[in-house]
Amino acid sequence: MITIKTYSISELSKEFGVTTRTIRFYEQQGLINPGRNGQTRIYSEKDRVRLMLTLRGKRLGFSLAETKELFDLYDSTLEGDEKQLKLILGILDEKRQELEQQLQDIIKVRQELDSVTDRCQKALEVVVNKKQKSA
Amino acid sequence: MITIKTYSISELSKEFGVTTRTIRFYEQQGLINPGRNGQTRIYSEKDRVRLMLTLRGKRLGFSLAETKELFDLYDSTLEGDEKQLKLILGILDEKRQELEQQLQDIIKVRQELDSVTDRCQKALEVVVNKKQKSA
DNA sequence: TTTCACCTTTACGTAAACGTCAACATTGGA
DNA sequence: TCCAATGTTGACGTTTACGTAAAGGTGAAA
Repeated sequence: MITIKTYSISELSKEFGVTTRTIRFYEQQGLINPGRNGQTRIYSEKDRVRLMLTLRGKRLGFSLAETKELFDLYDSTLEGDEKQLKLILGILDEKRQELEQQLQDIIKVRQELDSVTDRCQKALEVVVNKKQKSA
Repeated sequence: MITIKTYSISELSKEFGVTTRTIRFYEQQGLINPGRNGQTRIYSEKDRVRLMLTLRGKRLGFSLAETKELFDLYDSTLEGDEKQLKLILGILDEKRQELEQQLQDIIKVRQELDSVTDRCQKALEVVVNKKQKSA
């Protein structure tokens, strides 16, 4: 007999630092699909992973609809016909380009942050020097 | 006599692919600060850069309020006292950590995309092989 | 002079992603 | 047995980032 690990909504809520409302909302949007025990939701490992991926997507500015699209694509890879599969490959490529753009953006913003930090540290030195002089 | 390059709202709109409504909205939120000729807005190079930075921030999921905070920090670096400067340095550090997280996220999502692409390509091969056989 | 093209302000509308009650079920302890 | 914790389904509220008219000013070209 095998037992499969499951989770309650509050467990997931605590693990990922989101409210239960959020988790139910994601279900409503078709991002996760928990089973039921009576009317109580039971989350599988797959649900947990999808929640994790959804939140990761969020940190990258993906909308829930976009993330759902990716999930749907993933689920359909095993059953699609040629045309469908080529379409999916195209969409995946677009997403990759988007990520590439974001990577470039991150690099630039990081440079800007460094530059401001530098400027800030120099201003700080000036202030501190003045203080020492006056002491 | 020196002339400084300026821009109209529609010029910027075209250059960055956003509506004039968006640009005016950013002004209302304090992100840019164009001069006026009569009641017509005149955008300086500084405005143009800030628009660019704002849009870059957007692509990384920064809210307009966050981006404005960074602009305000930048502007205050030259006049702050010691306490203020140290506070700014702290905030800059937080932002850097956020970016670091995003970078990790991008790497993971990219891996996932690659994995799905792989799976998709293999499914495609199977379909194509079948087609050849039946021909 | 009228017709464009382009600019303005004011203001209501909207989609996304939840927050925040309300009202009720159920279940394991004191 | 009763209560506290945890769960449920509505349903309305809120913030962000604009979209979308409506109503009008302004300067150049025809």
